[in-house]
Order: sequence, then structure tokens, then C-alpha cells
Amino acid sequence: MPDTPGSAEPSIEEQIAAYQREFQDLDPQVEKVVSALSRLNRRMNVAYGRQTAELGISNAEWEVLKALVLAGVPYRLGPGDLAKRLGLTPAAMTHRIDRMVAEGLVTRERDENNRVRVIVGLTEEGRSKWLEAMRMATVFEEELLQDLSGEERGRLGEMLIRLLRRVETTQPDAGGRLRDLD
Amino acid sequence: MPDTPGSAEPSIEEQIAAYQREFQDLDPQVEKVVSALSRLNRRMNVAYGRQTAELGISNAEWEVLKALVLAGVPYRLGPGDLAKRLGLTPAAMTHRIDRMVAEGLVTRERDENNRVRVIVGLTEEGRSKWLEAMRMATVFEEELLQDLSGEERGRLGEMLIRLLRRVETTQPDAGGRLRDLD
DNA sequence: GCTTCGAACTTTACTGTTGAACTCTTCAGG
DNA sequence: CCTGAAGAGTTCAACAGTAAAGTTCGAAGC
Repeated sequence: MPDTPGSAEPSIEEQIAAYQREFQDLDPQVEKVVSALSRLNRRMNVAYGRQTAELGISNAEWEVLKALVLAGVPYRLGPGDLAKRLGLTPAAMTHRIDRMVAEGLVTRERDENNRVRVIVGLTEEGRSKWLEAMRMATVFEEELLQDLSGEERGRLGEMLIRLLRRVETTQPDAGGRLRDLD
Repeated sequence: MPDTPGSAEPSIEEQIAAYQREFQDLDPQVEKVVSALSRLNRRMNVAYGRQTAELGISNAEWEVLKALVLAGVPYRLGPGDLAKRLGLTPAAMTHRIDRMVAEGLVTRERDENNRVRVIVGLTEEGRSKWLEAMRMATVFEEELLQDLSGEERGRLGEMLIRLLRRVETTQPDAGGRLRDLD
């Protein structure tokens, strides 16, 4: 089960011992992997949040910038498409774009060829914020993995992708949004 | 950087190629690990969310139940303590407890010895929901790891914990809440 | 034994997200 | 053409979270 954060955070080992006390048939090895995954992810999000905050944007805004950049030149996508890629409802996307337009990170125009469509485009400022965030992120990530040899990194990545494939087969996206529940 | 979800989800490899196109000095091996971690976590949360939804609770409520059970008999904690363990503000905890009391998952009483304090206790129903969720979670987790040998599981857990220690040293909790920044 | 300080929780006002209802365009059929 | 259905985006009400102000009780000094 996903780990529960907390300041008075017990070590993973302590926590697993507590679980075993309350729930006998628990595989500690499995639990260790799952708990560590969950904690690690939380810590990483905190780190990313601090970095983006330094740039005066939120992680949420960073995600929009990423999606636009990954789309490639000319860095333009419709709100609906963006919403799908970010795993948000169209309604949330509308609001997020409102803010980002106000902050000058993206532009919103109507598509002249199909006036029902809207096009969100990256501004110069948006692109440079993305670049800056990317630089900080890669520095952090390199630090994070510094204790692992190149060979270990490869094995770790390979195992994680194997897990990912496993989840994806038992849980196909099936068009549904894939967002964190709760 | 954390992965951006999405339905039209490209494979990790495709996504990394796109990043490299836009940002030259990116270490693909590091990126692979980081992206896989992020995606995996999201998928896992979706899975947990489906399971808890079957029980008629949310992941958020499940977290409260977990904290109470992990506290050990008599399964009682104050709202402030709970808030710390879950990485929430006290205000959010108040509201969450409101709901859970209404649903019969926990009780809220004033501490008779110190009438400023409040005590949140697990109900029978709360405990049994936790147990049920735990059963489902462990089944899912075993499935998730089924492609890894025992030895691989051990190595994976060990590497993840090494990463975790690394973030924890560079990012001590320092009393601050450790929640996902958006 | 008042008074003041601080701790524990709640209240209030605001932000971001969701689901459902709504608007506006496009397009296909009669 | 004109109508009706489908698609894209926005609006609206409700909900969960935060920060900051408010309340209430307990404890420490004088």
C-alpha cells in the first residue's frame, strides 16, 4: 500500500514491522519495494515543487509547459489535447490556461480554420521557464542517482519498466483519465 | 522530471527521445529511471483508488485508517498528530475527520483529562475496511511484482532505499509538511 | 488566584479540481 | 437549405485542500 508521509516519519523498516504486527500475511520484501516507491515519489515531487516555485510557477504549470514542448515545434496544442495528456478534465484545463495566459506563459487563440477549436501556444517566456526548470530538474536527478553506478542505474530502470509494463497490461488506460485518485 | 500522464501516452523511450530533441544534455539513463518511477507511482495510485472505491471509501480516508492502525492498539490519535503523519494541514484534517465520523469510520471525542485535546478513534467498521483494503492492496502488489525474482525484488528494494536516503539527507523534513506539491 | 502565553483544534476565505449542464460550431442526411 | 447530432470548449455548483485568523483550555509567573 502507498506510504503515508508524515513528519514523525518512521523508517521503512519500522513501518513494515508495524504492518506485520497488524496484518500477518504480509510479504516484507514486496512491501519494502512498494513503500520505498511511494516515499521516493513524494520526496521527488517536493523537490520539483521547490524548484518550480523558485521560478515563480507551480508544478501544475510546469506540466503544461512540458506537454507543449514535447509536442515539438511550433509548440501548440488544443486545450482538449492538453487535458488528455495531463490527465485533467477539460474544465480544469480551461482554468489552468486562464491563469497561464494571465502570467504570460502561453497564448490562447481561436483556430481560424475551425472556429470551434482553440489553440494554446507557448510564449518565449514559457519556453525559457521550461528550459530553466529542466536544468534544475536534471541537476537534482543526477544528484538523486549519484550513489548508483551506471550499471545499477541500467538495472533499476529496466526493472521499473518491467513493473510498468505489468501494470499497463492489467490496467489499460482505456481512454479514461489516469490521474492520481485523491 | 516527473512524467506527464496522458491517454495518448507515448512509451518511455519515445518520450525520452522527444526530451533529447528539445534539451541536448540529458542523460537518458537517468531520465528513464525518473520517468518510470513517476509513471509507476501514478498507475499504482489509480489501482489503489479503484480498490478503495470498491469499499466505498477514498484513498484519503484509507490513509487515515492506515495511520490509526499503524499507531497500534487502542487505535487512537489526535487530529494534530494525524495531520502530521499524513502531511496535511490541521484544517484539512478537521474536515476529513468530519466526513469520516459521518460515515462511521472513526469517532471523535474530547480528551477528558485535557479538554483542549481531541481523540480520533477507529471504529469496528473503520478497522474492517482497513483490513479489506489491505487484502486487496497486497494482492495487487504481489501481481505487480510477479515478473521479478526474489533476488531481483531484494535488489530493487535496496536500490530504492538508497535513493530515498539520498533525498532525505539533501532534503530533511525539518518539521515542514511533506506533501505532494500539486 | 489573576493574567498572560502558548498549544490544539476549528472557522473562514480563497484556490484548484471535478462532473454536469450549457454554448457554439461543424457536418451529415433529408 | 434546414435540421439534428456530435464535438470542443466554457460555465457553474460542489468539494477538498491551504493559510491565516479565531477560540478555548491549560499552565507558568507574579
